[in-house]
Amino acid sequence: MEVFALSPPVPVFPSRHSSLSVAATTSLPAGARKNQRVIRVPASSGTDRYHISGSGASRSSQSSSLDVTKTDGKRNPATPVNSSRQDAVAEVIQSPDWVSALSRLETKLQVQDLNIILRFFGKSKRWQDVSQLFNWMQEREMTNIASYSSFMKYMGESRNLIRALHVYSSIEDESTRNNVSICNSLLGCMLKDRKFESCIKMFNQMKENGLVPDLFTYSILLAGCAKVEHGYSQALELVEELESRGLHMDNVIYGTLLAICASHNLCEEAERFFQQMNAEGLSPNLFHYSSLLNAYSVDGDHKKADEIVKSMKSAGLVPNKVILTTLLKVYVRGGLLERSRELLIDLENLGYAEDEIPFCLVMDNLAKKGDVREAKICLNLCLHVAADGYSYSIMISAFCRNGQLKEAKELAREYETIYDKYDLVMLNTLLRAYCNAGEMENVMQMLRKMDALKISPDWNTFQILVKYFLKEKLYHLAYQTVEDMHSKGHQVGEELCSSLILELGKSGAPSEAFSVYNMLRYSKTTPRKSIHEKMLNILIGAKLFKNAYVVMKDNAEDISAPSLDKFAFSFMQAGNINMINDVVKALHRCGRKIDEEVLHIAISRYIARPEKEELLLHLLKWMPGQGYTLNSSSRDLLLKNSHLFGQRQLIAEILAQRNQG
DNA sequence: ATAGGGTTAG
Repeated sequence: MEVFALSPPVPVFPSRHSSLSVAATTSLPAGARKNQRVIRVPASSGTDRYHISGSGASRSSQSSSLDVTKTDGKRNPATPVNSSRQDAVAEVIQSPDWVSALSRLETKLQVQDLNIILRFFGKSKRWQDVSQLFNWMQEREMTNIASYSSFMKYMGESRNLIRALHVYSSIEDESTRNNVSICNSLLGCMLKDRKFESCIKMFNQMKENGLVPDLFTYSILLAGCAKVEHGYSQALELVEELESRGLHMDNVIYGTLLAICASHNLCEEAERFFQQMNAEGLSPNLFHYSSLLNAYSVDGDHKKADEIVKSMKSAGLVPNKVILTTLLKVYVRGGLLERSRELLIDLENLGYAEDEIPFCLVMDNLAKKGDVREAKICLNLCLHVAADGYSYSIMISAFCRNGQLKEAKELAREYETIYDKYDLVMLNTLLRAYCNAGEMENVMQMLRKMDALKISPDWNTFQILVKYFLKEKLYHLAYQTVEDMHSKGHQVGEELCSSLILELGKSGAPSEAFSVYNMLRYSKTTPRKSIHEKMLNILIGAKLFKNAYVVMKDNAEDISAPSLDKFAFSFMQAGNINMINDVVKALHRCGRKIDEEVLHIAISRYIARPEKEELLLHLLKWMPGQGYTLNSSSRDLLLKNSHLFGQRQLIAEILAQRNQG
C-alpha cells in the first residue's frame, strides 16, 4: 500500500516555515516540561537559600543544574542569617582554586556546608572535585549521613561503582552502614552500572546486617527489574516482600510495575496491576497509560489501545507526545498504515513530530514489510525535522536487506557527510553497506573509526567483516577476524566457518583451516557432518598427518570409504612412524578392512627403520587375531631383511605360524 | 535532610 506517495497534499510541516516564535513561546523550564515533582519552597525561607548562579538574578522555582539552593526549615526566623557561612560556601564554589579556598575557610564551615559544595560539584558533573572534596571531608571526619548518600549518588552517575563500594565497606559504624538512605543510594549506584544480580545479593546481605528497607528501596530495585530478563518474577517477589513489611505501593511503584510488564510483553499482568491500582484509589496518570499502550504495541492490539486512550481522555487526561507516539507504534505494528499516516499528520500538527521518532516507527515497519520505496519517501519527510540519524540506520539496513547495494552505499555516504557521529549500531550499519557494495576504502575507514572511538565490535561486526573478507578472497584477513571473534567469546556462524575452511585449504593455509575447524567443533552448535571429510582431505593434501589422524579417529562414521583409504595410504607413506600401528588399529576399529598394500607399505617403513623393531613385532602379533595375513611380497621382504633385526628368530617364528594357518 | 522510581526510535 502506498501511503506517502499518494497522501493528499496536506501541509506536512505547517509551523516549520512560519516563524521561530512557536519554539520560543513553548519553551518551558525543563522541570515543568518533564512532569517532574517540583519541590516548592515556602516563601518565608527564601532568605535562607544559598543561591549561586551566573546572573544572580534568577529566583524562580525551577532550578538550573548549577543552582545551589538550600532551605533550612528548622532555623528560627528571629535569628539573623549566618551570612558568613553562606559567603564561605559561595567563595569556595566560585574560587578557581577551591582547595586552597577551602583550607582558608575551613573553620567557618560545618558539615552541611560542605555537603552543599559536594552537591554543587555533583550537579556540575565535576566528578574529580566530588571525589577530592569527599576525601578531604573524610580525612577531617566532617561527614554525615547526607554526605555519604550524596557521594554514592554521584559515584553512580559518574559510573564509579568501585569507589562507591570501597567507601561503603570502609564505613565502620554499624548503624551508619545500615542507614537506609546510604543503602538505597548504593543500591541505585549498582543498578546504574547494570549490576542487577549483585545488587539483589547486596540487598539481601544488607538486610541480614540489619537494614530495614523502605518504599524507596523497593522502588529502586523494581526499576532494575524492567531491564533484566527475569525481571518480572523478581518484581513479584519484591512486591510481596514490601507488602509483608506493611508498606503500600504508590503511584510511581505501580508505574514501574506496568513498565516491567510492558518490557516483558505481559499485557494481562499489566491490566491486572492497572485495575488493582484503580481499586486502591490511586488514579492513573500519563505514565501508567503509556506503559499500558506500550504493552499493547508489542502485538499491535489497536482495539485495546483505542479503548485505553478513550478512557484516559474521559478521565480528563490529555494525551501527550509520548502517548501519541506510542499509539502510533501500536498502529504501525498492527498493520494499520492508513491510521498511522493520519496519526502522524496529527502529531505533526500538534508539533509532536519535531524529531524523527514517529517517522522512524513508520519507516521501520514499511521497510520490514518490504515496501522500501515507501520507506524512502518517509525518510525524506524526516530530513525536515531534527534528526539524530536513526532514520538513516533504518533505511540503510532496509536497502541492504533488499539488495539495493548502490542505494545503501549512497545513503551511507550521505549520512557521513551530514552527521559526524558514530555508535556501534551506526558503524555496523555503515560497515554492512560498504561491505555489500565492495567499497574497500570505506570499510577500512569504518574500522579505523571504530578503533579511534574505542567502540568494541560485537557479533554483528565480526559477522559482517568475515563475510566481506571471504567475498573479497582476503582469506587470511577473514581468518584473523574469526580468531579475534573466537577469542572474544563470540560464536562463529557455521556456514561462514565451513566456507572459510575450504578456502583456506585451497589457498595453502591448512593449519589455519584446521584452527577454524577446531573452533567450529568446540562451539555450541554441532557442525554439519560433511565438514569432517573436507577437513581430512585438506590435511592429507598438506601432509599434516597427525591432525588428519585426529579428525579421522573422531569422525570416521561421517567420512566416506575412499577418503578413509586415501588417508590410510598417505599416512603409511609419510606419516609419523611411531603412530603407524595406532592408525592401523583405528581404521580397523571403524570397520575398514586394511588393504594388503597398506600393510606392505607399513612393513617397508619398519624395515627402513630397524630400531622400530618393537613396533613391527607388535603389528605382526596383532594382525592374525584380527584376520589379517601378510601377502607374499610382504613376507619375502621381511625374510630378506630379517638380518637387520635383533629378534629375527621371533619374526621367523611369527611368519612360520602364519604359514601353518 | 540525605536516597528514588515509571513512557517513544536504529
